[in-house]
Amino acid sequence: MLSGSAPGDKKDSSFRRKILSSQFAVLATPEEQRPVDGKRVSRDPETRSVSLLEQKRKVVSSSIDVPHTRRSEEEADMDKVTAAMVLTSLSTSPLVRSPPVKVSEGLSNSWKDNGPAVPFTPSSNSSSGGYWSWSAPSDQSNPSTPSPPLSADSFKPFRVPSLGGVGSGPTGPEDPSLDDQDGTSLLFDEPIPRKRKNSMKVMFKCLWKNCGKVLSTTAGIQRHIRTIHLGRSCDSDCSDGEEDFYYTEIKLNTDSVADGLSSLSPASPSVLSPPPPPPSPLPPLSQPPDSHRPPPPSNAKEPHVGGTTPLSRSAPSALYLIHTDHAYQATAPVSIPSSSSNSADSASTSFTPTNSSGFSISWQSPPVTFTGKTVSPSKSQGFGEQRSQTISVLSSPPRAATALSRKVRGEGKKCRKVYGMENRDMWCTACRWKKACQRFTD
DNA sequence: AATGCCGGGCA
DNA sequence: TGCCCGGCATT
Repeated sequence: MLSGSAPGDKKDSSFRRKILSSQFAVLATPEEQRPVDGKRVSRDPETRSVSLLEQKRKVVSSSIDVPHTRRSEEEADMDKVTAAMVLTSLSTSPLVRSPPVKVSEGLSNSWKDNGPAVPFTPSSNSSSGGYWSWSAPSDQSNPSTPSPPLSADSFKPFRVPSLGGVGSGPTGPEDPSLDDQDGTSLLFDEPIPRKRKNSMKVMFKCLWKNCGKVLSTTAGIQRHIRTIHLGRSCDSDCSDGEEDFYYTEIKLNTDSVADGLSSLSPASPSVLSPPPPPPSPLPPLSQPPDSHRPPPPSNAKEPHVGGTTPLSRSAPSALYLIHTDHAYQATAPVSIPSSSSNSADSASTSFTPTNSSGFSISWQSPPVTFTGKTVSPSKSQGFGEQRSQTISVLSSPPRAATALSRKVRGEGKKCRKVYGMENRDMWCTACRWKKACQRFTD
């Protein structure tokens, strides 16, 4: 009684009751369907980016065979070329992975093409020697580049930044392998969690087989290599610079990680680019950057080719971090892409939709989102389970859970649209009550 | 702004 | 329990 029906009523309650009751009773099924989930999601833009962290990690290839001979200029050129390619590709790759979600549209395609199905997992095994071909990146346009076939392989070494995500968990398994080779691997695991401060320590690690000596100065490491491994006694002059090939710079920690997360997010797009430069593992040496790469290559498939190595690693680490965040983001992720650029990243995108249907997965796939997932897979399943992964992720963040709930609005027209406000009486009861439409369920 | 619906209030 | 509606998420 009280509520007055005054001015405010937009709708008339007047007619509604009568008609319906009689004729429509039929269609209206008095029950409410939606038992569960019912909550609305609120999204947060909080997390953003995680994607890029990669740069932070600079580790390098761990084990390298040492080529005793120095490369001729030709090789050098080759290396340069490769290096360039790698860099380019990498730069792109980031996009993929981090923004994956959002980007999914465009990129996703690419991904899929390459190895979409590739199940991430399996594919990786190949070890072809290709360094990389990832090409994924749409833009890259490298006609000449050979990437296609090899690509699969290449990923593996790199860790499948993007693919991994997609697929599943292949990555997981791989990680270990990489790590195994070197002790360096340790860095990855730990760093993420631990590293947070800015320590920025740079060390030089001897890559000579079975050596692994780490020194804090280039001079020291060079001397070590020269004397211990190359058997040269003369100090500096004698060297032809070959020592450079046998050691690598290692950065311990970096605040970059922290920064990366926060700052990166926005930049996601550019993400990659930035990382490489600053952190630059190679440059420090003073020697031609190229030199680094060469050594590894010589080995043939050694994963870690100099230049790539660092990146590859970074990628992984990034992933970890990312997925960590993902959890949070799970909620909002998806939305990001569409409108808000910065927050967008949240990979979680996939999640939201996923929700109720249980199978929306299909669309999730694109989400590279899974990058994050990549991680999880490694642990438990190999596949099929994005869902589970998702869950796990969600678990971390409380909010994520909620997100799932609200059902996605069906695209089909509902009573309101079909009959219009004028014919409100023709609506199903649920619609009249502003509940989920029972007549036109999706 | 229009829709679709959840979460609640009221009778 | 049936009706409604405030409000919020989405489109």
